[in-house]
Amino acid sequence: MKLSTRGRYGLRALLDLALHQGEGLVLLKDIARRQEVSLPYLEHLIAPLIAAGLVKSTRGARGGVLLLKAPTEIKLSEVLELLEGSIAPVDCIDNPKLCHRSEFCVTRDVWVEMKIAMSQVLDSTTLQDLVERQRQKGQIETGMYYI
Amino acid sequence: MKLSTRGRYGLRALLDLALHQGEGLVLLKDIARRQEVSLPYLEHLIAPLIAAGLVKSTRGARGGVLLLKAPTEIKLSEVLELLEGSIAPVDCIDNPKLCHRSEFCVTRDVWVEMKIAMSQVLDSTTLQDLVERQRQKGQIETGMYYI
DNA sequence: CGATTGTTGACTAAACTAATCAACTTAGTA
DNA sequence: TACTAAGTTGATTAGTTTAGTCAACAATCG
Repeated sequence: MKLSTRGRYGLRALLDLALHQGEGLVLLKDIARRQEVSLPYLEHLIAPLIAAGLVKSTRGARGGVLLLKAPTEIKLSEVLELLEGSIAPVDCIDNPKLCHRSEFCVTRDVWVEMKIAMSQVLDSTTLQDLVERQRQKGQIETGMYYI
Repeated sequence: MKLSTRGRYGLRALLDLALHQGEGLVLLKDIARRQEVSLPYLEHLIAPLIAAGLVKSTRGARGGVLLLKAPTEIKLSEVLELLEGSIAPVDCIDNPKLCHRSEFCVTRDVWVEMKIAMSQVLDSTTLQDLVERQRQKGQIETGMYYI
């Protein structure tokens, strides 16, 4: 039941981007540096967010990325779905036909409850919430380094 | 964020065992057949449950396994912890020192909330609850086959 | 034109999953 | 006592997934 680096790094990258809203285009290179992720890898992480219209990218010199959708309108459930796929702990939740036991399987019911519990957290938290929490905690915004 | 077969098959095996409580020793071979898991694999799945004292095993002819702990006393959180390890979606929750960002990382706070949400489900459900739900749904108990 | 920046797809090493297999131990029974 | 039935343990393995890297490409700005 572990999140992969896609979900972890991807959400951090998006938060980083949100924290730099209003500063014009943000370089992936800078996000990569601040979030300590390699640039080539970050490019892959950000791709589904661009495809989904959360992020807008501009190529070429003076290019970069910026948030297209308001942070208040971005639910973490949406972000995680894009980055990791369904958060259902087992596939038979989204697709009961995968297992002929689905109909009478009570362990499946438990996994459904778990998915609902996770969704409640992720549906009720927006990127804006994370921005505010981060600003409260201070730190990080400047992109300064901690060793 | 997927559960592995260890958690899925293992919990199903334990539930199967609970459903056959009071019938004396249960053969792993029978559990394997009913749950459609290979016997050699099931042996590995059940091992941590034996080591933890939830299940008692008896070797040799007329051997088998039985529940040592009452189903009312077995929380799913305990079972899952044994089968899958911590349900924390990221390692830095159980061990903040793994990442130097832990202290001021607000995405980590989200993962903490997710872990709490999952734990609430798993802490509040016992094996006995599953036994009762399964008996209500009928089916399966006889070990009969469905094709 | 050329430097910069994002895009895409191919590729890869390492780790993990989901097993299988074989040798072993233990317990009952003929 | 020998045999068989059962669970135990450790080695091994094929396949998949993860977590990237690399290279070729496309677009934009000056």
